[in-house]
This record gives sequence, C-alpha cells and structure tokens, in this order.
Amino acid sequence: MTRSADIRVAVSTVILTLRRGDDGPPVLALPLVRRTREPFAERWALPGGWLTPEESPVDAAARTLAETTGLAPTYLEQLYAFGAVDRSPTRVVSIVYWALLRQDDVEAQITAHRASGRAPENVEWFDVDDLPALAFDHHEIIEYALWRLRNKVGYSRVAQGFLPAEFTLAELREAYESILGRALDPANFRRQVESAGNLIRTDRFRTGSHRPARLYRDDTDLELADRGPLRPEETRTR
Amino acid sequence: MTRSADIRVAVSTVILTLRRGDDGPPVLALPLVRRTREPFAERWALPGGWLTPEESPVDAAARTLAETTGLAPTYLEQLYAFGAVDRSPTRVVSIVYWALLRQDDVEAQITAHRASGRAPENVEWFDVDDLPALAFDHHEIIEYALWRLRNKVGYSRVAQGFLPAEFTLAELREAYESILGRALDPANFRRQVESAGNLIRTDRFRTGSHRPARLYRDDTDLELADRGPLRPEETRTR
DNA sequence: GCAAAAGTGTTAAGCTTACACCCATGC
DNA sequence: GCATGGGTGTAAGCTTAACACTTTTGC
Repeated sequence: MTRSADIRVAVSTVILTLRRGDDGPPVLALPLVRRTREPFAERWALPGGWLTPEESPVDAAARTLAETTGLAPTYLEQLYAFGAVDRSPTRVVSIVYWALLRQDDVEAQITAHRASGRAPENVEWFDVDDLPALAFDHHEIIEYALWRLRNKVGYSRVAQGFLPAEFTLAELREAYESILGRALDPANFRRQVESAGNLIRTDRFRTGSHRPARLYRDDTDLELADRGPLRPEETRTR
Repeated sequence: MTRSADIRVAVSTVILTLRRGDDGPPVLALPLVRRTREPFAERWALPGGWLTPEESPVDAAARTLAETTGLAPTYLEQLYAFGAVDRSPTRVVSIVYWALLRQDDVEAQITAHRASGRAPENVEWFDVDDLPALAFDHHEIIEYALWRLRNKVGYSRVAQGFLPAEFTLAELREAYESILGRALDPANFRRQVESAGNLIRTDRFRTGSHRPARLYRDDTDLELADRGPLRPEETRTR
C-alpha cells in the first residue's frame, strides 16, 4: 500500500512573458532559478519546489510563481506530469504548470527590485531562444510549453495574458506575431479580433507617433481559454 | 527534502470504447473496477494502481489497462494530474491517462472471457451515460476525459482508434456521430475524410445490405493525433 | 420494381487572404 | 508636405453546409 512512498512529487512552472525590446519585435522570456545543490548544482532550472501535503498542485504553482517573481499570473494551466524513471537521479514526478505574466507587471517588478536592491536570489530572466544549459529534462519541458502556447494562441485569447490592461490592436498583433513567428495582415487581424467580440473598445487613444491608435481592454468576465469541465479549484488564477 | 514523502502517486486510466448496440447508434463505454477495500469499498472506480518506482506513469497506465482488459490500446495519452488536497482521505496525486480500444477487440475479449470462464474479477463495462456512483472524484475525471475526446475528435483522427482494421465510411461517420452527439451529412463527411488523405482505400467491400460499401483502413504510419514535442517514451502506445 | 444505403454533383453562404486605398498624426 | 502607422473597402479563392440526384444492392 505504501509502494509509492519513495516517489516524490514536485511542482514546477514555465512562466512566460513577452519582453519588449527597444528595437525589434517582442520576444518570449522566462525566469529560471540557479540550483544551489546537487543534482545539477549551479545549473539553471524551472522555478518550483516539492508539493507539500497541505497544498494542491495549482496552489503550489501559484505560490512558487509568486516567490520567484513577486507577481500573480494572468493565466495558469497544468502542462503535463513528467515522471520518466530516469529523469532525475532519485525518483521524482514533476507536475508542471505554465503561466503567463503581463509584460508591464514584469518590467515594473524588475525595476522595483533593482531600485530596492532586494531582488530574489538566483533568479534570472532568459529569452526562450537563448536559454542556458538546463537541469533535468527542463529544456524539453519548455519546448512542450512553447508548443502548447503556440497551439493555444490559435484558438483562444491567451495572448492577451501578456498585455497590459489597455493596449492597441497593433500591440496585440505584435504579441501574436512574436508567438507564432510570422507576420499577420493588420487589416484582417483587426477584423478578426473585433468580430470575435472579446475586446472592449475604450475611448482612449495611444498617441506619440503618427495617427493615434484606439486602446482596447479585454473582457475580464471571460476566461482567456476554455478549461472544460475541470473543477474550479483546478483553474482559478486570481 | 522529504516533505512530499506522505503524498502517494497513483495512475488511473479512462479506457474508452464504442460499444455497438444491435439497434441504435453505438455508445461510448468504459470498464470500471469494483473496489474491495476502504475508502469507497464496493464502489466502482477507474482502473489503476500505485505508481511503482521501477515504472514510468505511461507504462503503469498501459500495464493496468492490460490487466483490466487484456488488451493494448490504439491510443493512450495523459489526461491530467489530479491532486486536490481533499480528493481522497489520504493525500493521493493521480496521474490519469485516457485510452481508446477497438470495439472489435473488446467484443472478442469479452466473448473469450465468457467462454473460458476466467474473466478479470470485479471488472464491468458501463455506458458513459449510465454510470454508477463512483469512488473519489472519478466522475469528474470521466467528464473531463469525454470533453477531451470530443474536442480532439474535431481536429485529429482519434475516432479511428475505436474502429477495426477495416471499416466503411458509414461506420467511421457513426463513430463521429456517437462521440459528438449529432448527425453529420454523409456526403460532406465522405469528402472531408477522403481529402484529408489519412485513409487508405482497399479493394474490399462490406456486403449484406443494399449497395456494398468500400472498406478503408487507416494509415498506421501516422499518429492518430499530434503529440507535439513530447519525448517518445511519453507517447508510445504499442 | 422498390426501398435503402452508397456515392456524386451543385450551389449558396461564409470565411480567409491579399492588397488597394483613405485617415490622422509627428516632424 | 510627406512619411508612417491606423483604419476601411473590396474582390478572389477556398471551405462549409445543404440538398438534389445517380448507383447498386437485397428483397
């Protein structure tokens, strides 16, 4: 009855944001934590920790996400449970989540950390196409998370999880283009998202360059993606 | 470091097949196991067992599936890891898989069991819309598996996992109709699956009623669904 | 022949895609 | 004015959906 006692359960999270470069298009980025002990000491790894008896996996993901970034995600979903026998020297099953953070939240938090001088230890943000060597199977896990994101962007509104409260359609389109890796026709993109009816037009405009662009915000009454019939405690994010 | 030692890991599988009634349309059905001990003694539950240290979750799912049904699945995919604190009196994380079985395999196996008199103990097949009271959160798990199946049927070929080696387009359409719960236009259905190019026309026909129908078989070189970049050991089914 | 299922043809509607063009602002 | 991104118009092409129609069998 206690045959599985020597299998430990960890929870890790692929925390994604869209970092806006000053020059080119925005790029997907994620925080990694430098390991301080064996195995894989000094290597970078996904944020996470052991699942505690008092806490559900999704709560553990939200908690370690907050500990690593100081932020709450706009989207949080289970990715996969990885449990291959040889994925760690000791037997570990990792329940992995993926989360989206708003780019402005991340930038504000990094600025605040820098100003106060008390940033989380051993945490660093990396562009997804410029990752260091990673511990365990975390590289494959990130690949799978990116595949899921790119898929889900096609049939849900998850891309809006990266954007601030108000944004222009060009900013939303830039987010899609960065995630999908290809250019989208501005005219058609506009019509598609407008007719989808998930965006709320504001009366405000973004000025500063050329013709002012209308600001939109997303309808927070609607989930960013259909979670199906999962129990509420499996899906709550805020 | 051993904080998660009192969390045990189980693996369960929602094993689905399409049972063809003599009269009406085929219905989804699954095997359940009657529990012999507490908690939930005498209640029906999903087939499964504890994850052993020597075996990966997907192997455990395939093994318990074979123990319950004597069969190998045509499709096997991880569904979700359920880990809410209160889902069991003791703390259990269940990595749940969902699997498809060919209807002819299931029928042959049931007939064989009946003939030999040595059917697996405490196993019974139920139609999904006529389930008994279930142990734990297994009812919600089944609902989620059915939601996933219905979704996946729309953008993959998983429905073919229910059918025998050779089948008519009407049989394939019946499978889709049963899963989706609505009628499909035979003419349009034919064109869609033919143009998808995943079926191989045979020179054989199903006779016995009215005009003979051409038999098709599926292209076994192709996966029934896109698994993304998951490692092969996470996806192998045969 | 007749009923019924297999299979083909045809057309309307809608959606996607490409791209021409006008609008409003900063410089 | 003019360059530039914001925003609208429009038409071709493809996909979906509805349904009429022909073919081939069992009875």
